[in-house]
Amino acid sequence: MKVGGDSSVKENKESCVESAKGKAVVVMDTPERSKNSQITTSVNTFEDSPVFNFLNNLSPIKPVKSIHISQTINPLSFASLPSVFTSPHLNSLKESRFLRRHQLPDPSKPEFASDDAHTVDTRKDIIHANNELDEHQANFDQPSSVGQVVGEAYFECSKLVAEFEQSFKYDCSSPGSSLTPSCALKTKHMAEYARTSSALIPFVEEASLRGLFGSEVDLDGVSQIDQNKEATRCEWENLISDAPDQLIFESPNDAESYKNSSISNDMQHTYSFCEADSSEKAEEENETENQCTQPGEGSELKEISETHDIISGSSMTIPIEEVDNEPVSGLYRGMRRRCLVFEMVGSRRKRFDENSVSDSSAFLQSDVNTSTSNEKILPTKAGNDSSQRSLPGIGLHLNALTTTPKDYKFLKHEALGSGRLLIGPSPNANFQPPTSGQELLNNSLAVNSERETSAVENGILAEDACQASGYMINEEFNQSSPKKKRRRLDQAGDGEACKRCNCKKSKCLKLYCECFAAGVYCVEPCACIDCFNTPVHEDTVLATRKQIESRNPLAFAPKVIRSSDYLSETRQDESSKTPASARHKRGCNCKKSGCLKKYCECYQGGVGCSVNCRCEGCKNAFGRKDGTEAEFEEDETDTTEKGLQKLAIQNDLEQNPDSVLPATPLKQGRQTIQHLFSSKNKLPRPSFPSIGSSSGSYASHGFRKPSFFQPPARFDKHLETVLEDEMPDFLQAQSPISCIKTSSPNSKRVSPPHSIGTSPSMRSSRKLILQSIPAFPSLTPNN
DNA sequence: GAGTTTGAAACT
DNA sequence: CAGTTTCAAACTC
Repeated sequence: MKVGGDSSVKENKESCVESAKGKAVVVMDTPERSKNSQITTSVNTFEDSPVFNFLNNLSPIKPVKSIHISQTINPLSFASLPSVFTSPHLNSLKESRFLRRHQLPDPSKPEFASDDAHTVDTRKDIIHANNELDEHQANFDQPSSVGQVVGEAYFECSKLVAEFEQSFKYDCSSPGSSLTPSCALKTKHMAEYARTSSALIPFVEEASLRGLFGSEVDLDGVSQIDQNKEATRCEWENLISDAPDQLIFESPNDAESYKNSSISNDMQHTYSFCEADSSEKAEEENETENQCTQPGEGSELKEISETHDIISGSSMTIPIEEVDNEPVSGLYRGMRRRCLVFEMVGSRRKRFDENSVSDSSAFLQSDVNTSTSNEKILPTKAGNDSSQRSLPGIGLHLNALTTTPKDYKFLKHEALGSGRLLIGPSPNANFQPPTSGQELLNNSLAVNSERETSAVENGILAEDACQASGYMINEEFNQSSPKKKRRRLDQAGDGEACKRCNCKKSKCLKLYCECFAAGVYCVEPCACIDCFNTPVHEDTVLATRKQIESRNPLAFAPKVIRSSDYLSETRQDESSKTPASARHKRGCNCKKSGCLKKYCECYQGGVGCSVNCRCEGCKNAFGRKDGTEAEFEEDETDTTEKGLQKLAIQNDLEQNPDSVLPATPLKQGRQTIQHLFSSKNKLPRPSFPSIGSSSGSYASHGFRKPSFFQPPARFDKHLETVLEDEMPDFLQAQSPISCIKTSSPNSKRVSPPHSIGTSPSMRSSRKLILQSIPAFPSLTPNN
């Protein structure tokens, strides 16, 4: 008994400590606590008592606890708790706390599969532990402060647990309701605790408190509970508030998905605690592995939150788009490596970045122009993409992964010159002058995704994640011959993610250059001559980009626009169908290839030819211009830039005329283009596509479906860019809801993805980004 | 690896 | 807007 009890006690203690820590933050200053602190102080005197020693012996934690308790009790102590727990163990606990919470919330985990069960068990454990404690104390016959402390700790723990449990329940139900029940539970809990403790040890536990405070003890306990409740509530509210936001951003479908995911109450908790870096890392890693299919897990939530942040940022930033004018932003915009973009999203997650995040978001947006905004907007929709979910990690993830690793490599190889590495990774990086690619890299790496770095460091390149990874690897190996590399890469499916060029005359400053066109700096693998598409020549690159954009705002926009269906569905069908949803903005002009070779951009993009195409003898396997694949044409018209623009305009006018405009204030495009949206959307893309859109889309969409990708190597890129309905994106950007509506034709596509909820955070973020990317330029006139 | 084909991009 | 040129990828051998 004792042994078992001890173990249980330890666990409880740990949980208590953790919970206490968690609470500490929230509860800090309650007067009651101050009282407790006093008590605890007195208790501390007992530390030297044999009982205390015994307890200490029982579990290493105890010593800490004693401290902890005092601290816990004392509001101030709470704050200081962390410092107090010098022992690694404590630290671990501390860290684990977040993790645990994450985990707890995580429905996926078997442990918490059933919250109720878990809660019940927990309670039992707690009670049991308390009893055991009491017993121990009783045995010693010495009412020790320690015992009290322990008891309190347990008590708090139990409270916390109860709260947690309740909170979980509540999460499911409603916050408001939760309050009462939680109180009842707590009360109950306390009562039980009091009973056991008081009966056995008058002094110990509450008894001590009572002795000191008399009747107040109960009150205190209650108050504490209340406080706890409040704290919980606060978290809850926060969560809720966040959740709604997320939900809002996302399409209704997403919301549903979110609910589903959240159904496991844990999610919220997870969400709330997502902040913990370590936990995030772990989760992210898991996510990568697990991928999106999983119901929204903590990670997803995190991502969602991030997305949310991004979105919000985007919304904020959207107006900022003008910033594009800034050379820097523009440069980065164009120059960022695709993969990096995603990372940015990930980086945003980290609160560190928060500052940067907002900035970054704005930054990105600015850089990306509308694209960023679009991304943000898109996310709502994008998040929905089921497909993305399915691919969860792949899309953005891949990009990120690929980029990072590459970056590493690149760094090694090239000095700065090949800014590819870093250019774009993180918004922060963007802000920072790309001068030192390494720095950018570092930042990006650090900020971006721990996972990536971790993955890289660990050498873990998830296959899933990566096609890209394989891709990169291939690249590295293949460096000798760029062409071959390209091919391999393309074959891998990630053509764009890791583009390489072989430019000889264009200096990589024209759209001929794939890297430049993708908004990425040339990297080592490139065999280009006289390359100016490097961080070193940022100014030149930026200027060139602007020039090109001035000519054609959509020049850097994704060529292929994808419908949401595509994503979510996965049209498992075959590659042929999948493309249907997506279309090439301008359409191809093939005359000899029959649209059956990569010469054809449509084919390359894995999309069917559309009305916009002027191809001759179209035999596009993804859909012929003539409409062989019915899906296309309808969509096609829409998907085409013109069509998209029209749709967007119509939608905007109908639904959110106002929103649209504000949402996409773009620089050039806007000015030139009457319809700001389209232009904006398009404009931003340039950066996006390169950034992550492409990768993200891949992952989400096509990549998953091997069938698709197989045919067109670039397809990935296009997909990425295409992602979802362009129109909707724009609209969405302005207002999530509107977005959905606007996308109406594709609405179903959009909604399903709720990827955010279901898909891991990364995915969601990715999705969003991707979507945003796709946000087509379509609105803008073809120019 | 070299050469050809192809079609987009750029230019007029 | 159409025609031509330039360019680099895609493709073939």
